[in-house]
Amino acid sequence: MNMTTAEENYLKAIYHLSEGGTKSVSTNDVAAEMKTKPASVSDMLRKLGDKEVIEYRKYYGVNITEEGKKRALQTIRKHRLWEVFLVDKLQFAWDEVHEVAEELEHIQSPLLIQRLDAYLNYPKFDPHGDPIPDEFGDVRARPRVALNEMEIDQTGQIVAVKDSSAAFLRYLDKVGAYIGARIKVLDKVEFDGSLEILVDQKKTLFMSKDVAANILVIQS
Amino acid sequence: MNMTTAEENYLKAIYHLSEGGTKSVSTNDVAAEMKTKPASVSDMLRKLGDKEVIEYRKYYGVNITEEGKKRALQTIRKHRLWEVFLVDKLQFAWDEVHEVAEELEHIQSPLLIQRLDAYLNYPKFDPHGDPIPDEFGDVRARPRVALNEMEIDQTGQIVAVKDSSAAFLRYLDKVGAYIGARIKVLDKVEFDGSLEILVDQKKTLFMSKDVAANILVIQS
DNA sequence: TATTTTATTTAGATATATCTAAATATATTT
DNA sequence: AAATATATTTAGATATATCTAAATAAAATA
Ligand SMILES: [Mn+2]
Ligand SMILES: [Mn+2]
Ligand SMILES: [Mn+2]
Ligand SMILES: [Mn+2]
Repeated sequence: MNMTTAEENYLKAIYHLSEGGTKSVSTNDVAAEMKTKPASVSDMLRKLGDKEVIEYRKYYGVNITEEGKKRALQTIRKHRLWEVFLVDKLQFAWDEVHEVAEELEHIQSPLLIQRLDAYLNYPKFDPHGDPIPDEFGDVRARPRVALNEMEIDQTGQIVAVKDSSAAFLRYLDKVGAYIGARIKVLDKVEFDGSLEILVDQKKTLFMSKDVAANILVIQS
Repeated sequence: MNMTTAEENYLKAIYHLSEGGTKSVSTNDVAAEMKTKPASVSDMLRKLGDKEVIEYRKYYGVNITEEGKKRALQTIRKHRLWEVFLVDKLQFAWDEVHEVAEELEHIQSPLLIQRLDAYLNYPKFDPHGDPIPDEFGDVRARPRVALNEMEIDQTGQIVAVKDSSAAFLRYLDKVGAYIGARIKVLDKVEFDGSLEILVDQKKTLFMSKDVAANILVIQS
């Protein structure tokens, strides 16, 4: 059973909104995520329900099925492998890859993805620090904490961002934060929750609580 | 002015059928090439005519415009660069790349193609020996050589005949040589200059020096 | 609980890309 | 030149993916 590009995009959105299939998702949430109207979403949900990749009860939102989860993870796998390709091989900046990967993820060729994976040396994480599911859809996630929740003197490594908009990524580049950076919390201002961070044992930078909340860290 | 994937595929087909824009093309020829019905083609020709990438006169076929040629060549450039990528980097066989390239050629990202070109070291020919247009649509055609002048083990593609008499063309038809055929010189007899040729990786045929002298090949 | 607000669905429209069958224009043959 | 054959277009249908506006169901509030 083949899916169109639109169906794959919707299913991926539902997977993300449901936080990996653990929550049910409303029509309006999908419409916001997909930047379409709720009426269009209702139509698409009926179609995805017919294909049994989601369970759809009118007026009560949707839950993704096991089959749907498997398919969403395949699309996510392709998206993230292409992102690695663009950054590692074609010297794209990490904030330039998302749009293109959004198209490349729909290319239909299992052989292509298998070969690409090998060519990239079986990467486990994409340029934004997000894990790449294996061909069976298995993901090895690292426990991550938002930077704003860390305490003074705690250390760790930036592994992902919650907001991967180009604007946010460019801001991080500018201040010198990046995936893989070793950080230490030097100070936290109680008044507004802003932080002072040491990056790579040499550079100090200040950031608001809002920014820190969008940076994910594995602690060390 | 953006074009859909379907429009790009039709335009590319028209470009090829018109032999680079030199001939006009009939509705039925396009339908055969695209494996669609003439009625569908009529619809699409009207649309492409409105976009001024072809000149369309009802009942008299189409001619591609300069703008159309430029766009077709960009799609062809992308197709062939992706084919090089698949063969050179991902170890695809030459006969496995076409379908995937047919999808990849529609990815919209000038940066991607510019970087891919550099990454592949600015290749001038694709895995089938076809020339890759540069970013301005310029194609450096390879010099043609008469088949009798080729050496053993050299390969190429039949692109033209010197003698286009009906008798000669009938003879070529009969033995299975034709414009576009991929050939390889298997053997050359010193005594009379006759050749043993492999056609399309499968069929062997013998021809006299006189016949070979009338067949033009671009080498690959 | 009745009313109001919000969320969601349905109805009907537009746009793309395809098809089959019928109509018609052009080309070929007698 | 008329008849026939072929090529092409048009008309009307189906499928996908979107929209706006109206209808309606569910949730929140009074
Ligand atoms: Mn996508
Ligand atoms: Mn990513
Ligand atoms: Mn194509
Ligand atoms: Mn090729």
